[in-house]
Amino acid sequence: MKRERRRELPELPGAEGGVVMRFAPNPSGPLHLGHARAAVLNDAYVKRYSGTLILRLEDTDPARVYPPAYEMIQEDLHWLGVHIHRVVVQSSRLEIYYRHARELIERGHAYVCECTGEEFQRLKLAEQECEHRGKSVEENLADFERMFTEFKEGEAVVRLKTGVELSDPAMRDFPIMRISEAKHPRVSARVYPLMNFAVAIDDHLLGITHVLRGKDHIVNTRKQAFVYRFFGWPMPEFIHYGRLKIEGVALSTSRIKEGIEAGKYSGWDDAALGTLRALARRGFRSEAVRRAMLEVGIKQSDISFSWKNLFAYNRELVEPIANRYFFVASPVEVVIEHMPEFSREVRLHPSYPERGSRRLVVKPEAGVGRIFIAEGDYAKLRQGEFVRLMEGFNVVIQEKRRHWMRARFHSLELEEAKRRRARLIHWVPAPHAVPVTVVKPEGRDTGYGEPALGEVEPGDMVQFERYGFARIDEAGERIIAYYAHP
RNA sequence: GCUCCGGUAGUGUAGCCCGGCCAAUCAUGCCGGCCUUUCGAGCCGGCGACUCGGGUUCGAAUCCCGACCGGAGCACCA
Repeated sequence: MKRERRRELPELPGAEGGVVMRFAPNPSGPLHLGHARAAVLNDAYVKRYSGTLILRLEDTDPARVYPPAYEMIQEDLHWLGVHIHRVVVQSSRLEIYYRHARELIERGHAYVCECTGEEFQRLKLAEQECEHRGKSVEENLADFERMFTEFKEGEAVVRLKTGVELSDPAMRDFPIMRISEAKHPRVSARVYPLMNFAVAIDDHLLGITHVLRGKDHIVNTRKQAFVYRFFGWPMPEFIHYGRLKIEGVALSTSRIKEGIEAGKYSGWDDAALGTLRALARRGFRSEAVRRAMLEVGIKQSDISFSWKNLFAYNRELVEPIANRYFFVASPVEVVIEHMPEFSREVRLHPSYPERGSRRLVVKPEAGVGRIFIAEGDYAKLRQGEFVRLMEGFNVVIQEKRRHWMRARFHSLELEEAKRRRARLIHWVPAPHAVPVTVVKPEGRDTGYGEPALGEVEPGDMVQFERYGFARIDEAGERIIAYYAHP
């Protein structure tokens, strides 16, 4: 038995008084591996300290909202085992942001700026104030109201008076409110807070004690600090973890969406994607994903995500439940001469005889049996070679031709094959072979599976011997399996 | 370019704040053995790292400086 040795994450500073944390994705699509880190880590800390986890949907950019995502994100979190105590949607809180923006204007900390982006950038880089900065509070208040009625998108923003001489140009009078005329799926509005404003206000109002997020937000944290300062609010504890480089799968939500529309991907759970639903479809267990994320931790240095580690964690979970079957990819026919009748019961799982067995049968016609082997094995075999057909019998290759082989039955005993150090390969009896397609991130393998595959059901996890673990996606006359890992 | 971070085995991680018990932890990977009708699993054994150079100190993975390497941000996105 394997016990779960879970390394503890480092303590959160100042967690004694309880923790309130949040997971704050943009509802632009379902969750992927990158989100899983933030979700799992926040969840793990909240559970450790018996705190509260808030899901905050940050939909203040109407152009980037994908309406189904509101639901999908919650489904994904449920799958991940992340427990959400409260859900907050920013588009329902616009009045709160407006009120705080007015307050900042009244206190002289913000102003309505009509510069174009380029104009302001030029002035900013020259450490010069723009003409709108010196307006009176009354003028600013009036101009703010004009943002709701008169100004068009891009014509005015509210800027925070942080100072134009700040050493980091990014900090200089950054904007906190803007106009967007894109249609929002949930509300009808045209003035929206920018992320750094909405986040700071919400984090404070929701009583967030610890913010755990990627280091791409470090600059945002500094910007948000200005908002806290102007309101006189205490800052939560901020922790930034490093970038997680994930290779081999598509992660960018916007690019995935384009790919789906262009027919490049079958959907959000296409095997080539790094979305959680794609991993689930391939048979990954959420516990394996959680463990991988916990293992990765909260260090600030950048790391490469290791698929091998995830595979190993998942294999540990899935190996005991996955029944064994033979599947030959790109089948090559082998005719076996002098073949006797053959029939054998083979365990579905070598460690669990009680789970039952499947039957491998070769019924020769006129002394000739027919089977399939995988093209990869065919390529390696040489004429005259003695080879063991796993769970079956031994044959000697007589003749190797283009995509076809002739062999002769030799013997039944495994000992004979061991003594000769023969190659052991898997195979499928040709009659009643079941067509199987295995969908992999890189493409798909087609071939045949053994007749017993007729009994599997969608959702079953199987191990195709010498091939890898896969999840049955469609069962029946023909099988479609999604490949997980070796 | 500017601002700011970070660098422990193939990968991830512990240790670094509070120098010695660190010839450096754990997982994964790889190699070998046992077991096993393959793969996998299990058990046993092994491989493998403190980026480099100075400094402080009796003593540095741990503190300081520099170099090198890597990364983030510099949006009217989040």
